[in-house]
Amino acid sequence: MIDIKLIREDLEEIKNRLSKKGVKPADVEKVFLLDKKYRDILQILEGDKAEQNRISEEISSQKDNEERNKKINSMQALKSQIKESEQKISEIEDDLKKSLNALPNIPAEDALEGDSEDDNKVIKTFEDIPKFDFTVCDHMEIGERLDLIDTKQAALVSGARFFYLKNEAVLLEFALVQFVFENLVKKGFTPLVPPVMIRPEMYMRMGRLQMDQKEERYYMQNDDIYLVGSAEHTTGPLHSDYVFSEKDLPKRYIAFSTSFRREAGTYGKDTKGILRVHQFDKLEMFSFTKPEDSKEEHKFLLSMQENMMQELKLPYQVVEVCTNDMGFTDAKQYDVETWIPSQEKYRETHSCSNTTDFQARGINAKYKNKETGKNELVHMLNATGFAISRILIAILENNQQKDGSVKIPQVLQKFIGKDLIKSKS
RNA sequence: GGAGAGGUGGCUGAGCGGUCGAAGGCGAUAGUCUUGAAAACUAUUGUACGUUCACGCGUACCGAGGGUUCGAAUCCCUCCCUCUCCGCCA
Repeated sequence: MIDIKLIREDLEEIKNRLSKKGVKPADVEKVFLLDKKYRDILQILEGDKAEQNRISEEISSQKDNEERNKKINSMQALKSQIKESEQKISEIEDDLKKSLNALPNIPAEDALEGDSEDDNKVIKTFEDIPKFDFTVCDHMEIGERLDLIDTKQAALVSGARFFYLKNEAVLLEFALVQFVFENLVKKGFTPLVPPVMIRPEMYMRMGRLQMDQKEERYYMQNDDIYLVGSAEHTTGPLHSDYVFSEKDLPKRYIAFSTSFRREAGTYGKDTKGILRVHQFDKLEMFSFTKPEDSKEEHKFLLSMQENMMQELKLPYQVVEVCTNDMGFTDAKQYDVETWIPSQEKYRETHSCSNTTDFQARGINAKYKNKETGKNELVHMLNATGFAISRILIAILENNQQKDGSVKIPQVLQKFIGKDLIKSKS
């Protein structure tokens, strides 16, 4: 949730900045007007309540019965007046909350401006695109040939966009998990396995149920609970209604969980293989920082992503995501895209987001500022470690050999005990 | 799933219709004392919102949301959570 005070203080500025994220000025204006109305009524209501409290106190000390009853009777009018104001204010408050909640995070001053994906900017490229002196196979051809991935049976069992991982693919998954934990725990990240289900209220507070995001979530009606789309969603609330000590910041987590996505509205898109699936495992970095440190932290998380990609020797590029293509909660976002030989394209495999105080305000995550003595909102950042299914695609395709085998990245070999995935027959 | 007991400030724990934002204790912070420390003593010690140039003032918060009442931490209803026993289960 964005800070209502910003809208109150400089409506035009916020209108302008949010428009870069595709927000209509009228939607911001609406919040402004509702807030004004809300405060007007609040003042009347609180005045009446103060009066009520005063008279109530008088009643309690009034010994004379007649006087007492007279006072009690005189309260009736005030009482109904208060009730009326309360009704009015709760309606406005609901409306205000809803309208404010629907606004995405304000893009950072230095965020790249743009209207769509096409305006995203490649800011770095690493490692040459591999050259093959044979016809490359896509990950499904490789996966089926080496008995690593089965989507056909998964479709019968669970439906489209599900998969079985088998044999070395499974070992690769756990090698990747080991690899990430080994690297990041050394750097001070706290390992975490969070819940994969989340209550609607907390999901809303994380800014992950707003607008069209809701369509992307699996919801279990019987239990009024959602399946998470990322470990991020339940890692943030680990510190909801929490006050950090300044010395504990930055607090960094490396979380592992399964992610669930409905992929609504993507029919016909990436239908082959395991690029776009309903269920996949993912490692996710998450940081809580002091406000003044979040920019640096954002770069740090990106550098962690790059480090690990470089260790796997996968060709990638870093993209700065433009304002209108950013996530709802993001003030600034980078994506890491990995080269997919069969598509002759870089495809998004990671994202790295600074949500500033947007999510922190929602879940009420603060820290004690020693200088001011006040509790102030922290900044929260999230970044993909590896989205396993997608990085598996990249490994299988980029490391494929002429003889049909696949080379296991060197840093993962020790976890699997071999360097090559060969045909079983 | 069945039966019962509970949720109060950083923690512990009283309060069970008005004088309660809430006793007492612990902890924390500052000061006195001390060569220093401990002990002792003294003081301070929640959050949010509104309002004010500011000192301040007001409102709300005792798991959450409703209700009764002139007045609710206290009474009633719904929900959430924790604990104990039984059942089930990895």
